[in-house]
Amino acid sequence: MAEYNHSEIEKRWQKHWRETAAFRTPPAGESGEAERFYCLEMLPYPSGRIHIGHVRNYSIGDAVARNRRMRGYEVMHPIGWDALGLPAENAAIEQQTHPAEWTRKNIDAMRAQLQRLGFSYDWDREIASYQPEYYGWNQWFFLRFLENDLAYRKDGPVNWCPSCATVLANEQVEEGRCWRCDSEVEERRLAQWFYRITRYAEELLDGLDGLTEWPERVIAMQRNWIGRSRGTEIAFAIDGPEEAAPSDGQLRIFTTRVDTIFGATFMVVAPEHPFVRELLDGGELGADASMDIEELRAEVERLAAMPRRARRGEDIDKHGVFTGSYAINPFNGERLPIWVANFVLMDYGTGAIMAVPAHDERDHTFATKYDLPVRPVISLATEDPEPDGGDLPDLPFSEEGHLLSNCGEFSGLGTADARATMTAHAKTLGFGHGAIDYKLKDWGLSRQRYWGTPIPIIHCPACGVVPVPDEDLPVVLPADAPLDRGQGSPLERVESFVNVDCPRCGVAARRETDTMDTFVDSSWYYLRYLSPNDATVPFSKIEGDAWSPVDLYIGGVEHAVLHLLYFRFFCRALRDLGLLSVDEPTRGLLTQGMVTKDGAKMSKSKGNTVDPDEMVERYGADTTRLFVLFAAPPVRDLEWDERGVEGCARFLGRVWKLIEGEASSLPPVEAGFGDAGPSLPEPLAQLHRKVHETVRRVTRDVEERLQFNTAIAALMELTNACNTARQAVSIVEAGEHSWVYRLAFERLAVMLSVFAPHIAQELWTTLGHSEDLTRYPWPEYDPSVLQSDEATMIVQVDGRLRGRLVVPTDLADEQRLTEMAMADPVIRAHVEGRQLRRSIVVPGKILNLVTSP
RNA sequence: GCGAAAGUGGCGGAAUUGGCAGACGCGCUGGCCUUAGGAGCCAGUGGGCUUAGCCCGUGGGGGUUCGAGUCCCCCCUUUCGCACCA
Repeated sequence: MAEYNHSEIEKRWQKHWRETAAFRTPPAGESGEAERFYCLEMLPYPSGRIHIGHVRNYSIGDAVARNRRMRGYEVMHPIGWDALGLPAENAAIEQQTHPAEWTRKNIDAMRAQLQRLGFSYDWDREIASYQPEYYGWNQWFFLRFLENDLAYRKDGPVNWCPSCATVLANEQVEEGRCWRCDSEVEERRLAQWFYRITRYAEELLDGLDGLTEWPERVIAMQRNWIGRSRGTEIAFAIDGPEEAAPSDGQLRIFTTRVDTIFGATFMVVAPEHPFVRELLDGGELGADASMDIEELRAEVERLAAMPRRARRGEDIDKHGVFTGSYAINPFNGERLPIWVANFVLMDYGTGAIMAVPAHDERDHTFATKYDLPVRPVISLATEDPEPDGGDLPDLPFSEEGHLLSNCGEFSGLGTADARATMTAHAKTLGFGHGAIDYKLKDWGLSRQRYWGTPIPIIHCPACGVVPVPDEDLPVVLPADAPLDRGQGSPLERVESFVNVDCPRCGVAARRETDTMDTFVDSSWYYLRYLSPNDATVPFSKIEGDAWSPVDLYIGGVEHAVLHLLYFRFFCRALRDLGLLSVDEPTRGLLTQGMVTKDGAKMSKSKGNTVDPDEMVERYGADTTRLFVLFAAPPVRDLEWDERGVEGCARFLGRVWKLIEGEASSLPPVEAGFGDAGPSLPEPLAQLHRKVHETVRRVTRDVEERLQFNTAIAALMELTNACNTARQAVSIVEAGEHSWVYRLAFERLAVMLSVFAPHIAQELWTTLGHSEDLTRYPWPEYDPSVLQSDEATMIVQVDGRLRGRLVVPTDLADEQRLTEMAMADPVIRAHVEGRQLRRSIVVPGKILNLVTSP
């Protein structure tokens, strides 16, 4: 018997698959009416080496892809590289190389690693986003978005580091200082490009309901992120000094609780609110102001400077200052002081609120601190609401209830009713209307980085912002940009790139030097796999429609919001551009858990990483893949324990020994399988049943439940069952019945091939087959085999297990069964002295004798 | 605070969705084989007891049911995401 030499076997079959183009997927146009299955794994960032998390991700995807091929689907299973981004730029600076060079090297190394693992990718469709042939289409989409008002340029506040002369992302500002050079970060207004994802806010939210094959968790996170709240917008007239009144003399607020408006006792605006600037520019404060205008200016600046950063649990202190102006509550004509405070945010709602301290916790805290009046207008709901009746709840009270008698014509209404009625009232009288607000903001694209997609725009002194004409795409990233840290966007200093003639009027103009967020690349890559070499379109519509939506998308849960939201947005935008005919990019989503070691996420800094190469070297790709799937169900975190690998290695060793060692005793392939008649000796009949049961379990686990750990456990059981049967009736002894062994071995090899494809294929050959398992039909099981005519029923007395009964499977006669059970002395002893009241019969399974004393 | 999960042997994890709790694997114990074993094979392995059997046992407490890891109510713990969102 040959030794199990994994590295020789794996190399040989990988070569075979490559040479026979086993995993090539023909274009949809060529494959006609075939059933299609698109199995997609999140494309890796080429950071240098594959890590265990990748192995897990791709082993899951490969098991699914291989299973679907065997099921007769035309399977799309591609891979590529998310190759633009900051790490490459930083590494290039450190190592005095070029990001393209660094990236290419990493891709080559990682591709080799993936190939050693034997994943069934169609390598002819490989893409890399750093190639102009790829990112040029990012630019093409940008221009289409621009034409459709889905892309726009807007001035906005950004974090600016004066020493580095660059914009910093919010995450790069620590305690108001630059993470790199520690200088104080300034706020600047800078023109940035945005994608108008908010146009799809409603659709993206409603679409979540249709994503029935997505994890609840991801749905919840997206819902949360989009953050829809329905409420009312109300305009309060400003009552202040003439000069200070803003343009329209109105202060507009958004509230979800217009029913509490009679309890409003003051107003609060964000420090950045236009009203504040106009007030300060107006030069005069109201008569009641507690300070002069310069003092107020200083206070407002202080409030605005309070950083809005991540907080843990406790609220930050609320600070505010009275402006000296008032606003009129349109519902009761009351004059309310207008404050400026740090807890009101300019980028949500209208940047101004009515404060109802009796019914809002934040307003209550603020009112208490500054000694502002608190007036309850809502009390607990009762069946027969009586304004003023009953005890008032503790304040602040923000639950539902009914309105007290101090709410004019609305007194006595339930809060939900009141909101509808009062919103309608506001609309009729023209000072308000129903409104929906989202937390979702438009997608800021601009990055002051080199290693990204150049934004295809030219700034002309005469024409303004001019899009690069389609025929000039792609705008190629210049290879010779000066890369060094902290000097701003490198592209600004590449004269040959920046200086360009305006495509519209021909005068000297300047190129946009910002590049795109790399999330753009990953928002549509799954479509590029379908037409990877097409120079005329980003993807063919025929292919796009044939393969969309992706049937199963597999990746880490860390992308639950940003990537997966952009991904969904792009799909809808492409649909509206007429490029695609679906609403959602994927049907199924599997978010795999993290791989941890010593209880912590694997990371280079913690030094707890595991290099898959070592494991492949030592145990082989098959064992490595089998183990990452066996150790835990895909959605759970996986705690890495090297010792478990031994178990999987032993299992494959046992399978090898079983099939390789016994193949010569089996009947030939041509002899086929016999019929399992009554003459089949019991140990073989048992094995025969086990084979069918295993097919049933593995099929369900792989195709429906995506639970590969239990599928592999079932294959282990089948292997054990083969050995058990062998002890009773060896293959030679089985004689004419030895086809049962052939059946068991073949089914084992065929099903194993989706997890451990190399050894399975090798054993398949040993079993006398010449065909490739890649498209060999997935086995079916025969339910009738699982029906044994004898069953072991368990017998309970009052729900407790007391004995067993071997009976014909379909025997359901209560009387008869009870009599049989009572023949058992143990059971009789438990029923003795008690009255048998009734029996519960689950045919073939359970007899429960219920007694009373 | 809001939202989503999860809690089962020494460990990773099973349990056909209300029907034998602990499949499968790791680890551990004993045995066989071997010059040797960090190889292989066999057996055992939730806790306890007065051991043909019995009692206890799925985070805790109640409940529904002939029967609950599974369903309902309350509570505890852990993980993740969001968080001054008006």
